[in-house]
Amino acid sequence: MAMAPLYESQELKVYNSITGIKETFTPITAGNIGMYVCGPTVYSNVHLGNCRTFISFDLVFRYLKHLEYKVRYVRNITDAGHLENDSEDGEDKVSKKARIEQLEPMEIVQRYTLDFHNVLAKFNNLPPSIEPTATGHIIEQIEIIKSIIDNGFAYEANGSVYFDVKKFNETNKYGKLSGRNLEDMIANTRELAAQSDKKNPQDFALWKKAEPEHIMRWPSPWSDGFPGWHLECTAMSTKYLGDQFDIHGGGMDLKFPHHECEIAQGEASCGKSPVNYWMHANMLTLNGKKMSKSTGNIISPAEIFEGGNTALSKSFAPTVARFFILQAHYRSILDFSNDALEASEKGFYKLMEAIQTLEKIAPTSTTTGFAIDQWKQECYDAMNDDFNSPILIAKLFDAVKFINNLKEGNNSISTTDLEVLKNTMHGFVFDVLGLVDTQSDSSTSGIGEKLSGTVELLINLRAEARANKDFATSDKIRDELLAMGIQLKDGREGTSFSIN
RNA sequence: GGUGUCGUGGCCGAGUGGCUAGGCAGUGGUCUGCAACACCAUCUACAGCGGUUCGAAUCCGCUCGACACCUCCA
Repeated sequence: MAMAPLYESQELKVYNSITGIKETFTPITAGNIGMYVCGPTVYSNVHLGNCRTFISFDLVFRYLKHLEYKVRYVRNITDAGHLENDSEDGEDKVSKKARIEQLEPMEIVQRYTLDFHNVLAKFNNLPPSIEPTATGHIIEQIEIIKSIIDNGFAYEANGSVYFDVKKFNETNKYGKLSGRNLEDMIANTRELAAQSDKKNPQDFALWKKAEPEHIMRWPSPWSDGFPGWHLECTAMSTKYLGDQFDIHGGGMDLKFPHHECEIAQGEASCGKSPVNYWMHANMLTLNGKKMSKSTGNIISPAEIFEGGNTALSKSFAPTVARFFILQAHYRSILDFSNDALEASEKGFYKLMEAIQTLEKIAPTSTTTGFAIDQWKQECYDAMNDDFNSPILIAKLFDAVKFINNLKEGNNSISTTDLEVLKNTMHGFVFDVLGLVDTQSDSSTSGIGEKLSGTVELLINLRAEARANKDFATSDKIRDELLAMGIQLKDGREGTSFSIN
């Protein structure tokens, strides 16, 4: 007899960017969810701002799975090399980087794809179900262009194909996601680029004819060239998730024009709006400004993990950076600073210590001085309210307080409640938030055991010294261990330690 | 210029028409040989000015400020 899936008992609300309100989430197919998130363009190392978006959607992915949905999570790799700007003679970013680094474009792609995977793995992001590449789906993109032309929403000019936004807007609404209307956009258009094959400046490329020096090129009915910037996501999302799917995510900066164009392409090719719920993760700022590759206002993950940036006083574990990010809501701008990260680090270790403490607690009573079931539901309520991880974390700290009180003997818990508390804490901290307890990891490894034994020995020596009132020796042991980052903790049941 | 978002206590950051968010830091206590840890208690708040309301930080208007998109960017 199978239990009912968890999602049946929880009502999930999701803020839908296209309607601007939180909506009750209902998947197209009960129990199944299709989610597409725009991945990176792999022409340079990811920075922390990029990571925030992917951590945000990793949280979504993890919570949906936790609710026992079957989720197909598709996240692309953009390896086709979009142009640097909207002018007609812009250089493709991947090719440019290849020229600078004197490598094949696909070597660039490979190098930075690996970097992307390595970094996200350090942040404990789950891999997506499918990670397709733009260059692996040229045929699909060409097919979509054909259907858009057949439906009268695109035109060919000099071997390139453009989406006819004005024509599209006569029957559909261009700008519904970003809250723009075409008339305003036309009225506010800056002066036209010198020469263009476009009928209107708002038109965007579906296919671009390659200049002779352009390395990345494919044959098509119109020219040897390469696909337009917005088309790959339409091709890959609909291929793996269908013409209509549940969730489409990405960074806020992709809302316009990228996602707007995806909607237009979807509607123009198959007559349906492709996405039910649009989700946009907000930006990570540094010094009050958006982290951005092009401006160089960046902190890299490596600088977090290993130090080396002047803005950082020390290095931080990846999971601490993840915790810092999850302490803000995904739709809020989050400002990065060393002070904020240090504050998060302390809170993080407090949380982890409480979880370790929880393992050692024995049920003390038949009653519990804490409303466990209510607390557990409040944790779910937080996540059900548009994935509100900061509130969830606040709730987890309520439990931390209770756990520490149990340790102090100031409160009691029953056997069944202890199980609920442990399972709920573990479920939310490790499965949903995806945090990693770095301390328990090291203590279970071989070197960890040896270190533990060594510290235990020192603890015993210190206990002897204290018994003999040889406080010079006992304090020396305590202070020098602390200087090495090992903190001794004198409790009512002897001394324990933690590694900072 | 157009569009939109935001402005919360020393810092970060939730939330919201009347009920303590939380973390970090601070203060007073308990514990300790002294500390640290932990626990208990506790102080700083909703940019400014008007309006609606029995009541607004929360709704409306204006002012100031910041940011984002309108070119590639998560």
